[in-house]
Amino acid sequence: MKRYLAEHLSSILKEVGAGDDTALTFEKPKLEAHGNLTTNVAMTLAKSLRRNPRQVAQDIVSRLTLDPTAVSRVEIAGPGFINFWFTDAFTTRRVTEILAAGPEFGRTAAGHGRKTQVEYVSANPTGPLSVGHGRQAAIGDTIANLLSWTGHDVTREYYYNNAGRQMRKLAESTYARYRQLYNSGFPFPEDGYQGDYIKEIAEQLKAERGEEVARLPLEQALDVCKSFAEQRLFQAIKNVLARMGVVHDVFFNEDSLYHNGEIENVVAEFRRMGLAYDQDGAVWLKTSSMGLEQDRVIIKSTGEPTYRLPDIAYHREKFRRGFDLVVDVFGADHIATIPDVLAGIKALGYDPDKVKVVIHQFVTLMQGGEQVKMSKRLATFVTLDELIDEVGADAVRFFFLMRSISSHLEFDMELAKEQSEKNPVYYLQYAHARIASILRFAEGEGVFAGAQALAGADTTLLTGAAEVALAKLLLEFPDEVEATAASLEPHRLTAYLHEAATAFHKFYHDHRVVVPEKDVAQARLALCLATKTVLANGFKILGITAPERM
RNA sequence: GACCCCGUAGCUCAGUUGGAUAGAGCAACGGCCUUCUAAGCCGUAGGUCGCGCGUUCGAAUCGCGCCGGGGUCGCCA
Repeated sequence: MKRYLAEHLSSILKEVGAGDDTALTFEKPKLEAHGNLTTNVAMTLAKSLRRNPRQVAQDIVSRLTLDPTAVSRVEIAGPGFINFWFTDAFTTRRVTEILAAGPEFGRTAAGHGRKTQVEYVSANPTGPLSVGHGRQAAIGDTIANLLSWTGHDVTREYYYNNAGRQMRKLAESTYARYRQLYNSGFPFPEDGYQGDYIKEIAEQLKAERGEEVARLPLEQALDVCKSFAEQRLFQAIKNVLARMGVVHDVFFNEDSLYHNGEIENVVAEFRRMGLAYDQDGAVWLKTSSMGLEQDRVIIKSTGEPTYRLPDIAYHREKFRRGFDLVVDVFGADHIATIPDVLAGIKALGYDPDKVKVVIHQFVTLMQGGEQVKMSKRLATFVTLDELIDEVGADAVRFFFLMRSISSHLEFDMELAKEQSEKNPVYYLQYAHARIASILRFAEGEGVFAGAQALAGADTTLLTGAAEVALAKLLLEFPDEVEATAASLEPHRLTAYLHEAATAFHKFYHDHRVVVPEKDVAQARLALCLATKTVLANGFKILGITAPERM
């Protein structure tokens, strides 16, 4: 619809004296009384032309000739809006397009096959995933889905570090718990990982290797513990992600950047450009000359790099692998690292604008109207696994996606658990199940035999207000997917699908589907199937299931 | 102290990148099931968009200054 109007308007705009850079945009007015689509182009033009906006609008409209079977009315309103009304038939006759596209409806080519990477979760294998990781997993995976649906060539990536101090601590903790199984007096490291999961891993180690590991020299034993714990923890991480439908294409090991010399390489490059220098036994990056407040250490006086250096090397690696667009999904606690990394890759000659950093705020778990305090020490720590056990994977994913990324998310566990109309997940899924039920009924009555049989349905027979409104909304789905993908804000899609479900429930309430008039029944079945298609495709992007019955 | 996010109905949150009379869900109140799923629909009530200046045809949205909540500021990641 937008395309149709844009084609007709663009030539007229030039006649009226608009420059080539004039932005022609259409919006869906909030009020129905303002038409189906509106443009403020006359108002934006008025400024540059130094003319009265209503006169400009009048000028445009008088030159406009539109197909009367598509556009029923054009009006100039308010300060200079041009409002358009479409005929109902223009909308309803397109319903069969949705059926024809089926599971592909909503896919677009907006991304032009751009090679795109989405990095998310990226937790080191030192413990089970938290609720916060869960939000990140849902957001990252859904963004990846959105980009894929809009024609990007997407790689889903998980970056991790299995070396360094944290992993050393993991090894020591595991070793201590293992030794304690034979000697309860064996000392546990001061700053070790307290969680019970370490004890479980130690027991598994004992079950597989017996006392053998205790007899090894310490360093060797720690190595065994480390790789054993890492392997177990990674398995657990992958399992819980799989429960949420999250599967990564690539697990990128930070260590590989050391082995292939990339880390040294980046340092050498910085030195060559005069952007790195030695001071107090450490190597500093001249971030102050890159527009940042102060210089930062990239190699400690101990010889170990700080996190910045591998992060920069990793991002350069992303560019080298040919990604045109890189989306990094991080929690709010990582916000401080971003400017350094972006400045670093810019200094290395890459375009930091190709990196989109999505920072999500924290999750607060609410139970019985009270905040669940999260503390690793006090063992009140709720893992992602436990949350899924408690409320189910669909609710977890949907709740994590329901709010804008920059908002703190209050997760009401009672609500998520509730199997009722109060729960937004069920509201959406119920619409889908309800349609499935209608189709089953129609099949039993012998009036429905699959999508193919509806291809010839005369959907212009859908003339009721609720029917037209639903059809209109369904046809907006591809635009909605595109807009959501462009904004990297998945919650927009949850809101749209809620609207679609509401429009369907209203239609269902107003009209009986399986009616004696065969052609009307076919048209309504087509509308039902189109709704089911949009909901199912939307659920697929969000990563929740589309139940046939509830 | 500096920087980032948030502040909108009793509660949880939207608000299409500056548009027309600020919306949804829940909670409250009142209606609608012998008919394809009532896990649904319809209606009523509920607002100083934190506060104050400014920018312009026009501000919840942009700028500046306050107030409040959360987060980050290491040779930790």
